[in-house]
Amino acid sequence: MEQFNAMHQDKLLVDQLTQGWETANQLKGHLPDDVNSEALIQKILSTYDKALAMLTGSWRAMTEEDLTPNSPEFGTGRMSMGLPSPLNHPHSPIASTPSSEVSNGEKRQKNVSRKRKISAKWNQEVQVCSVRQDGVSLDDGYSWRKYGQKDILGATHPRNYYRCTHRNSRGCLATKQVQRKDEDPSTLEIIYKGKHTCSYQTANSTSTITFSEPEKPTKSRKTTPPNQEVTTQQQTLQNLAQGLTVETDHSSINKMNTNIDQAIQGEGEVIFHPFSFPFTTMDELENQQDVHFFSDAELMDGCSPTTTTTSDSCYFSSSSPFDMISSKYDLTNLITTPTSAINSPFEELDHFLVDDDLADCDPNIPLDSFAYLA
DNA sequence: CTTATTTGACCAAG
DNA sequence: CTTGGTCAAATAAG
Repeated sequence: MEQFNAMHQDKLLVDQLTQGWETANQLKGHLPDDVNSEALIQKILSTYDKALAMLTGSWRAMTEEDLTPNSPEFGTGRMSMGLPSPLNHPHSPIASTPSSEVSNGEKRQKNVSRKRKISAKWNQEVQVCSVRQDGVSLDDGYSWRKYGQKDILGATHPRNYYRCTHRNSRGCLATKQVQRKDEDPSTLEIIYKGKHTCSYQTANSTSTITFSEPEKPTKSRKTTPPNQEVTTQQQTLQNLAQGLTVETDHSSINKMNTNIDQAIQGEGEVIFHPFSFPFTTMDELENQQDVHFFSDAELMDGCSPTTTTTSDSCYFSSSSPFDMISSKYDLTNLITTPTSAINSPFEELDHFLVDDDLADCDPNIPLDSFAYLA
């Protein structure tokens, strides 16, 4: 319990520091374009970075001691990467048996249960993440098919429901829910449920996630040629990938954001680009020190720090990268950004936030390339 | 033609 | 009753 409190406190600290960082970063945009101001702001940001790095580092150390070594299986749990990002709050992932897919073309029988029963079986395989979407692309390597959209009470944006395209052909029961966050519309909350059993990933696939705003009549789908919107980002990221010395000024960042905004708001469509995670094994991944995994147990019990593990979640290792996402940092900061996870078992344990800009990076860039330099 | 998305309806849980 | 998750017919796109 003491440990819990301590960790909770750490989490609050992280939140506060993150806010500070963000505020400072915003301030940066308002300051005159003068070298001194810039230097000062950078120093402030740097201070936040260090504090965050120290905090999250300690948190990690703490939780990792308590890892449950034998977590059952991969593909479960939550992953977190990319720091400073406010933690999120989740849901209670409970899912149950996806009861038989209604295969008879007929009208469903009255008693066919459709929904909540599906929960039980899946509660071990829920991942939740929040994705900063500005300037980002993402693709988790799987192909998804949208099967529903719901307006959620109290939420401005509808929730979109996707299932694996291979549900029928291979019985893959993985699903995900994607919802734009109210507080920050550029952030998507993605909840993964179920594990992919469709064994291979659609390499280089580009998944399209479509958000139709409720108020907007959606008669014509597909209005935008996908890849045009993000060309700038891709180039920028390619640069990043190639040289690791990125010249990123705010205009390019802003441009990236604008492009995405246009994609989101104008066309109601966001294209997630392929992104492959560079690691092939958990060890490899963990060695990067920037990624955290959470066990299902942790996910499920909602607040037990002692179940944190780094060994059981593995959408990554199964060749299929989880989407990486964006950061609150701009690319300029990326390289010296702490990317350690700040996932906290508190809150409700179901979210993680990833770095936006990072998401757009070439998958082959090891995360530690961006490691924070103390 | 096949495949994907939209969207109202259905259903279970609370 | 309300809410959220799912289904499936209609529709659009390729």
